[in-house]
Amino acid sequence: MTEITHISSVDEDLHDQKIRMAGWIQDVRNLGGIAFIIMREREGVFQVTVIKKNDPELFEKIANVSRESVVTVDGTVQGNEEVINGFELMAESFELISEAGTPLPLGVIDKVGADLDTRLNNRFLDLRKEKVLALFKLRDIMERAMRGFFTDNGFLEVHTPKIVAAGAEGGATLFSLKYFDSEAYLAQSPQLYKQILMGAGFERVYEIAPAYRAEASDTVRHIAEFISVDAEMSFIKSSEDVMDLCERLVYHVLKAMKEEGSHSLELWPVDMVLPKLPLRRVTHEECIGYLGGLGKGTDPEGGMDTEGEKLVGRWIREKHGEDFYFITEFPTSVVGRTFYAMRNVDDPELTGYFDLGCRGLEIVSGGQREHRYDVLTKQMEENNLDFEEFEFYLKTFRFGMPPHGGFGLGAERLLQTVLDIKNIRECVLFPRDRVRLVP
RNA sequence: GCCCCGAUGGUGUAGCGGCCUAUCAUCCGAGCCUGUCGAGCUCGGGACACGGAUUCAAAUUCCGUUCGGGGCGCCA
Repeated sequence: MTEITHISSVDEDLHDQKIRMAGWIQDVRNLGGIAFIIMREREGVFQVTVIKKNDPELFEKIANVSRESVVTVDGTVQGNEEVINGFELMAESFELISEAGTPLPLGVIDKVGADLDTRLNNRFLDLRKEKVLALFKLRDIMERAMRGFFTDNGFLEVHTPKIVAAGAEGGATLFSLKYFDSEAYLAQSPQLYKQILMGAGFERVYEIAPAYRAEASDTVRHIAEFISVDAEMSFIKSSEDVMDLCERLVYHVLKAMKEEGSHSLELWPVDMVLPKLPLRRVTHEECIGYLGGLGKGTDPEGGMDTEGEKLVGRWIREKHGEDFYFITEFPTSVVGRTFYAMRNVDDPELTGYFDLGCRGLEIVSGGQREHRYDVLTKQMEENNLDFEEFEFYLKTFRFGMPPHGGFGLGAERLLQTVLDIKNIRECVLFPRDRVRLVP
């Protein structure tokens, strides 16, 4: 069988050579005596050219294949600076591998748009679009950069169970499922297991894995299944150590996307500016103070509502010209349900917990955890949590637990803000939300 | 879960109770065209979400259902 040549392998040495290329027929421009067939493969598009007078039969056949059919084409490479990629494949024969039906339920290169819902219903066709593929190439770069960063910083990649018996923050947001003869849940966070691993002495771990939230949150930034990038490390002095790690990770990822993904980024009209480190720290109190001055954006519990988060994002953008920022020192009243958060020794009304925001969207949340058994159990009591249910977790704290902290980062959220995408569902191949379970 | 908005060819849209056997684009089909690169030109094809109500007359008004969009609460 003849090797299939990809676009990137076609160099000057291959000019005037016979090769075989393969792909999807994206467009046929039949001018009568000559036809240009635009074909697409994983690396992009290339042009196949057929001239009628050279081979009328071949011309008729190939020029009439339906769009999006898969074909292989044998021909001679001809250098031509006016053609995309600087060459065209002068077809000598072709094979129709798989014919596409008509009409397509979703146009791949149509000049009209399609609703996101239509696109997701026909995702296999939507994913054929160069721009959509570029997004997932960028996502690949992002995740590889993360792994590289964690490895370089002494973190061990781990995998904690996604089928669990208890959640991290109460039962309201958990998906339940039958588990043999008992009930189980899909993990909404690896939180408790990451902490157990700190007790186990792993010191530094990270996990890139799905997290499941059954919250009925029907918004452009929520999905029921998302990829959570979690890190946890021991022997920290304060939440500041966690923020330091977090911002270096984000910087590293953006840098990698910019350097390795420049080609893909051309299809996304964003000017990606690398943030200056350290990122700006704004205390939660300062945010509330700012919003108080505006007279909006706060909730009765002393926290920020969605509008408030957006206003803070805009405030920082306008005042300092920065996209990324930390909101620090979340008050105990706001993170109250997060029983494992360490509270400020001097002011128990505050914690060291922080959020990393980008233009009003929460990307990360983290901080130093409570590692002292007596304090932890007291905080659990405040949340009316059943010790029995959490015994597997609590046990670790009775037999040697170092001070530790970490964060959880929403992978899709990061990609969403970086590329300035309206709906987070676009960042997932096959998103799951309140109503979507197919495809 | 709550609030607001919407549903017209495969796709995206225009549409004042009668001028609607419904607009435009894209797409599909037939034809012309030897350098296209959003190819061009000619001709043709295809739709009012579903159920009920009001009316002489409903794509258009009203009610219900289903589906979709935006926002909120909550969060990554």
